[in-house]
Amino acid sequence: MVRVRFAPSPTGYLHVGGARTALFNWLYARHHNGKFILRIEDTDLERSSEEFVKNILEGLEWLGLNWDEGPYFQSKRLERYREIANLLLESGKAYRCYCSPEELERKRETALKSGIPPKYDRKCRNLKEIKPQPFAIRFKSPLEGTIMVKDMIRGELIFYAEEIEDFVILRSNGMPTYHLSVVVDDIDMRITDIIRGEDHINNTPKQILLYEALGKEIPKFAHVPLILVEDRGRLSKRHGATALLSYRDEGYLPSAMLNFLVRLGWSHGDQEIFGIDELIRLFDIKDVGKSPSVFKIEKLNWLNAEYMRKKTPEELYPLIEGFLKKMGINPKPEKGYLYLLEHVKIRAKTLKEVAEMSAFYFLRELKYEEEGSKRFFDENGIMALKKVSSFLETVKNEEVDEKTLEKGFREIADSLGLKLLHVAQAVRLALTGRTVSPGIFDLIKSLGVEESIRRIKMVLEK
RNA sequence: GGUCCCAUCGGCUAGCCAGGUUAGGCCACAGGCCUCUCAAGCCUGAAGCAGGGGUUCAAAUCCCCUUGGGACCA
Repeated sequence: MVRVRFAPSPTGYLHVGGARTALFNWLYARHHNGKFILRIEDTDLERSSEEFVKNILEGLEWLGLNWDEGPYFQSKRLERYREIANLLLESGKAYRCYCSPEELERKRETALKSGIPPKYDRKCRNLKEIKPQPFAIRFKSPLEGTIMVKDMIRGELIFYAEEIEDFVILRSNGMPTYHLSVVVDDIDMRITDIIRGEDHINNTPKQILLYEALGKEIPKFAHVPLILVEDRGRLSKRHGATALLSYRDEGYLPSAMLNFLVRLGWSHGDQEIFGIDELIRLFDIKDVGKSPSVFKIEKLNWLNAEYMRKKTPEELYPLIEGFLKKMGINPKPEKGYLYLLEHVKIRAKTLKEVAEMSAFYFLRELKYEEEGSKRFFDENGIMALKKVSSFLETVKNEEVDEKTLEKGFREIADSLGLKLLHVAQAVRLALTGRTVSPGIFDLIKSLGVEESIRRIKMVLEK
């Protein structure tokens, strides 16, 4: 049974890189009919916070990455880590180190100055006596030999034991280091496959040594490349736009985000659009690339637009309701509005844009674009509006169809010696306040003839 | 400083493992068609194997070096 985990530290908002790692784990679990486990690595009590935990859970829920177990919290398992550290100590696989942080720091600096890699000198490794001083527990790394990491993405990676220092597993304050807690947890939680960011590659040999020392089976590893921001720098909290939920707030659909994230590093031939069931079926960790990818918003925009277009107005309405409300509008899913959505959705990239582009529907009074007003509410435009208004009166009680409207509009334009453009733009501006909108006849059908006349008259009465 | 990872259009990538392709797709970009505006849609275009050595009849593909980017160790 495949068991994978996503194990974020709640020291920041869930960003797109973390979300993608979670997605790969989740897909791997679902593909293999395994379990996806959520673990919160909050041993750094200083920097961890409840707010970030909530943010992570919310982000995963938004994407629909449901977990089968957890969330487990490392902060609740400290005793367990101490127990294992002591076990290693008693079995002679680890030892007490009495070196003070100051002493170590001094040595490190000297080493750096003379160009030697700063590594613990194993001073306490062979100490026999037990001193009554505070001590850290260090792992007794082998002095020679190689450690092979079998990586499902990168193949076999060889590390030399002599380059691995006797790393601390339990600090003198009783807190475990990352290496210890992660290995203990992965063993206890029976994790079979570890899929994580490539920033952990160098940690892996140390963890393998711990598995061996504890006599446990080594899981399979897969290190996925990092996601970079535009300038090819690292994705971090400093880049505001990397917080996953900011994309929800900007009006992106989780399905589009998922599709976007999975294609950052993973591919399946030339296919671009993947439904979630399809992903579960097709996903193979071996198809994940080795090189880091740059996060560019344009493709996400395109995907989001694609996914929005596929939605019916009825499906779309509840998704944009919230955005309208934030704009101070009291929306209702009226038939006319749903009709409008059908035509607005192909013009927008995000739900938020749909809301902004369709908000005019619910407004009683409009603000008219300045430039457009100057150009289209001129003498000709006002005449056209008058004629359109009277024309609409004649079709008021009829079932309006596009052909009738178009015929009427063209006749008006001809009679005034204007281009249809001028008439249409004047009407568009009167109905929406904007010079850019869905087709003019669709606007009339959406608002209804009566409301259209009212809006035109509001301009004429000014 | 040491160790490790990575390298195909501006971005995401297919092709690489099993050497022979006019190096393909998508986004973005440019031009055109459509057209009441803006989109969408359709057509066309520009654009890439980081560099250098090998191996080979033949290298994006295999090997080595350089360069560049990134990560970790604190």
